[in-house]
Amino acid sequence: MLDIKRIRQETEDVKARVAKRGDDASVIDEIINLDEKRRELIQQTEALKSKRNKASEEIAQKKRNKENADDAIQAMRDVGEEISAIDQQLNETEAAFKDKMSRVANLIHDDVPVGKDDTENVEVRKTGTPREFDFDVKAHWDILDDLEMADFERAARVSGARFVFLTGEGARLERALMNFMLDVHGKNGYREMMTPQIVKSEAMFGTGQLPKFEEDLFKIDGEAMYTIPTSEVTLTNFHREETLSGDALPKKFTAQTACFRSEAGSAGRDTRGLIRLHQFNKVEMVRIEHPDHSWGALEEMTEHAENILNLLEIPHRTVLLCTGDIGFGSAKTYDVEVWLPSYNDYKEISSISNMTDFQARRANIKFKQDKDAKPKFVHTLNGSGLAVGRTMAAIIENYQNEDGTVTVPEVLVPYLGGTKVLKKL
RNA sequence: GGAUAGAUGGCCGAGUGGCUUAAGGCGCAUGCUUGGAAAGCCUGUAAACGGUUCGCCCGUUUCGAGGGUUCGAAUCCCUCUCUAUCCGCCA
Repeated sequence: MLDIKRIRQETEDVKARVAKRGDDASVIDEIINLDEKRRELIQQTEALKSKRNKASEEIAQKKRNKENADDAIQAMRDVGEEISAIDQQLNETEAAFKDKMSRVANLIHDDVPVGKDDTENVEVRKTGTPREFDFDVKAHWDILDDLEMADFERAARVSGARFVFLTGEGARLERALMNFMLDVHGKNGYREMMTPQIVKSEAMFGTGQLPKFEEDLFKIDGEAMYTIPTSEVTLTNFHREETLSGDALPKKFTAQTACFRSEAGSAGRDTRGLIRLHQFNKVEMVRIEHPDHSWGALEEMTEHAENILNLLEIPHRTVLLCTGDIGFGSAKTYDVEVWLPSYNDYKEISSISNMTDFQARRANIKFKQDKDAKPKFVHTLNGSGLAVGRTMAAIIENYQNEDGTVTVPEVLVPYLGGTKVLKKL
């Protein structure tokens, strides 16, 4: 949610930033109009209410003195009706205003490059060199199948397309990765959390999935509840409706949860393997920051995400998303992309965003710098650290051997009980 | 799922239609007192929205949420949510 005061005062700048994303800026004019109407109605109804309050006091006074107040009561009857008529108009105007407001994306930061889609993202760093294979590389889904580490066919029978059973060494590797990632983030000061994976619609509104992106979510039938598409939702909403003390900031959280995505509109893309599923595990990082420190925090979090791939020794690069590819609630986003030999390309494995005060306004998360300070909205940031399934795919493809086995990255060996090579058991 | 009791300011807690601009207490802050402190006393103590000659000013709203009755609702009525306890079920 944007700040209406900023829309009023810097209308042209706001419109320019909306247009830069490729969104229709005329919605800002509609918002301004609704805001003016709304304020006019507020003034009308408040003037009448003020009058009513004064009259009520006089009526009370007369009653106490046992005087007749019938005339005053009669006079107020019409005022009451007038108030409810204006209030009804006001409610309608305010509902329209809020609906429009809640569908405007966050204002992009000046650093964000202008571009139409992901082909115009800007590479900022590249780490490691893709390995030269002297044999034919296999895609991770073939290796998973050969080593009996995953079963897509049976998953399709049980749950449908885009689900997977991880089996044997596959399940163990997934668990090892989650533990490894949580341990690394824990050492970096992120508090480990286990969160709900089903939430109320208010929480989804708070982080910006609702009302605009309902089709991307799975909804619980008959309930106003949804499965989370990322633990960003639960971790960010953890402090919803709260005013934190300034010295409690920053709050740093990490959690592993399942993530559920309907993947509406992605038919035909990444149809094989672990890349695009309806359900996958992800380790997430979320930070609640003082507004003065959020940009530095974004850089730090991006390094924390990259750090996992550095430790796993997998080639990767970091790109700055352009205006055409950046998410709804974000002001600036880095994607970390991992090298996948089967794609012969880098593939997104983490997305790290500074949402500025956009989610804080929706979820009403504030802080007070000190006791007497006025409450202000915090900044929220989130980033994957990392998508576990995609990390497994990257390990399997980058560490595959000619004999069909997979070497375990050194840092993971302790997490796999000493197993150094994954093979068919 | 069933039954009962609740939901009031940072916290505790009073309040069954106008004398509550929410009593009282705790906590917190300023000051007085003191060599300093404790105790005591004084004063103050929310948020959102709107207006604004922008002043520490004015107005409106907020007693779980939403409707309703009324000239007027923390208070009466309806619906819902949540919490606690007990029963049932269950990992």
